[in-house]
Formats: sequence, C-alpha cells, structure tokens
Amino acid sequence: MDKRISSSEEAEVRKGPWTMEEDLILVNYISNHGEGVWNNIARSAGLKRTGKSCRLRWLNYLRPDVRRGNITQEEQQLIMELHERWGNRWSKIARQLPGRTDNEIKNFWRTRVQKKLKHGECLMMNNLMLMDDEASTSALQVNAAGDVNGGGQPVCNGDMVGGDLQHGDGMTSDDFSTESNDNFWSVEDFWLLN
DNA sequence: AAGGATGCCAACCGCTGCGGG
DNA sequence: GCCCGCAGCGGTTGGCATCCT
Repeated sequence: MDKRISSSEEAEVRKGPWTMEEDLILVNYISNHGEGVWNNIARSAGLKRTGKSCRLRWLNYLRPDVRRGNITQEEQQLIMELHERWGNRWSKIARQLPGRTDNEIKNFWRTRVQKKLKHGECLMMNNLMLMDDEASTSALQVNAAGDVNGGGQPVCNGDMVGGDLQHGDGMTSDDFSTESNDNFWSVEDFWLLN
C-alpha cells in the first residue's frame, strides 16, 4: 500500500453528519449531471466524502422521492408480511414500499418491531415457563426462528396499533414537518432551492 | 429541576457479487 | 481465469431527543 497517498487521502475524507452545504452541493451536482459513479461524483462535486457516503446520503435522505415520517399502518402490515416471507432482505422489502429506504425499514424493524417481539416473547416465555420448563425453551426457539410467525405477529400488531400507531395516525402531516426539524432540513426545501 | 435510562435515527463498516480490463 | 474497482446490502454504532424517576 502507498502510505503517502492513503494517509493524505484519509486526512481529506470527511465523516460524520452531513452539513447543509454538503447536501446542497450533492443535490446540485446530481440534478445537473445525474447519478453516475459515486466516487467520481464525490470527487467532481468537490465533496470530501467517499462515494459510498454520498450514495447513502442521496438514497436515504436527499432523493426527491424519499418519503419521511411515520410508517403507516398499511406499511407496517406490509413490512411484517414481507419480512415473514423474505427475512432481513431490507432492500427487497424497501422496493415494495415506494419512497421508503432499506435503512428506514431496517431501523423501524430493529427499534420497534423487534422490541415488541422481544416483549411478546418474554410474556410468552413467562406463560410457558409457568406451564412447563422444557416446553418453554422449544417454543421459544420456534418463535425466534420464525420471527413474526405465530405468536409473534398478533402481539406485535396489537401492540403497535396501541402504541406507535396512535402516534402515527395522529401525527401524519404534522409529524412530517417536525420530523425534519432541528439540525436537519426538509428535503423539499432543497428542491425548492434548486 | 436534574440526572439517568431509553428510544430513535443517521451514518459508518465490512462483506459480497458483478462487470470490465 | 484472475484481478480490481464499484455498487449494493445488512449489521452495528454513536449521538441526539425524549421520557422517567
């Protein structure tokens, strides 16, 4: 390896949260030149980011068709079904949900669904342990392996409807605006700016 | 009101597959 | 057939926000 090059390049590469300026540069560049080889985009646009990082930022945040905000009940249902069918194929699942990114779905699954499932599993385990020690372990294995199958899904769905969805339903448009607040800015602003 | 715990999300990292030279 | 570079994917982490005690 050429240490000279790698060290100087490393010093150039920026990491961490994207600034508004960087976002603007990337959006402008892509709207002018279109998508292409990401490493070239990063270089040509004058961004001190890796192509990988640019791609991720574009796909997950800056794309004009990206939908942000709460996952709707229909989407949750669909995610459940697709996950049951395909497992952790997030990109595949995301393609069935227009405007949603694999990252978003993955995060959604990990933070909410999985925890609900875990909770459901705990409740289930408690019940089973009351019934029979041996049976509880085997039942748990089946549940864990089958993910949202069987016992998982009802618990999850019911819980979600009671918990997250009362958020989601009541907040849809409102939440969209607050979602992109703080140090982040609405993507629509970008496209308006452009 | 303050501090700690928890949840959520953006971004990074490492691996894999694919296409071109 | 092999090597290299790139894109895409899934897992993981860090930091901020919110909630709870």
